[in-house]
Amino acid sequence: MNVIEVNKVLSNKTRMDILKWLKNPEKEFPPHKELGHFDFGVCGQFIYEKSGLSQSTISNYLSQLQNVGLITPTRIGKWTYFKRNEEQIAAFLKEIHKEL
Amino acid sequence: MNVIEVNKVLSNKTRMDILKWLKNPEKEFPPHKELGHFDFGVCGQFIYEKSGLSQSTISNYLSQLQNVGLITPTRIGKWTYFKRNEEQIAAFLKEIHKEL
DNA sequence: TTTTGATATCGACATATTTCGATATTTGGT
DNA sequence: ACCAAATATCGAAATATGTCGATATCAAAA
Repeated sequence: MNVIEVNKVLSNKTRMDILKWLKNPEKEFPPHKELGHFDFGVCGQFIYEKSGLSQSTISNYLSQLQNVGLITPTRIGKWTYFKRNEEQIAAFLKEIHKEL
Repeated sequence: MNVIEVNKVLSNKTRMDILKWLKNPEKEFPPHKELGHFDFGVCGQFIYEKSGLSQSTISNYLSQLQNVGLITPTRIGKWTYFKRNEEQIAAFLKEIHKEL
């Protein structure tokens, strides 16, 4: 858990937005036709469509969020679902609280 | 209080270090000959000397920390002292907690 | 009032980040 | 085996950040 690295990732509005959106998938996204639930989070396609940025940019952002452990991907068939990693997010908050 | 702007400032090791150093001035810095206390924080010169970076860089960093409200400067004679703004720091932590 | 020490500002260059379009890869369906 | 949809990777251009040395400003002191 490197607070500075996480902060770097969180210092971008879109990446921050993605994390926020993933808090309330049913509110922020249409339902998953295939799965019927958001148990694994939200598929990249929906995040990309909501963002207004290019697919490659969003894919990149999702990788960055993943690299610092803030989200967890699950590939099912054609789709990759991204879910908040609440443990890591809590760990980051605790750590920045301590360091700051 | 813009969480993203603050995060940007905190995504740099030196700026983060400065904030940490200012938590314990008596531990991290030599005493202020003139003042005899750290009630207004630590003078820029000491921060610069401890950092290993150039004076202009540190002056710039201190401005950035100041611009987002994390530290408060007090000019006394030749010296400018920089002190953590605990209220703002607490407000930031609260806000990032809420947003994240 | 000239000098000196502390801090701020400026201009420049190197590196990093943002963001894209194009292309590759993966996987399900035909 | 082929095609289409979802995702990942690559290369590039524009912008931002990190960092410096030089210079300016400001305040004390000689």
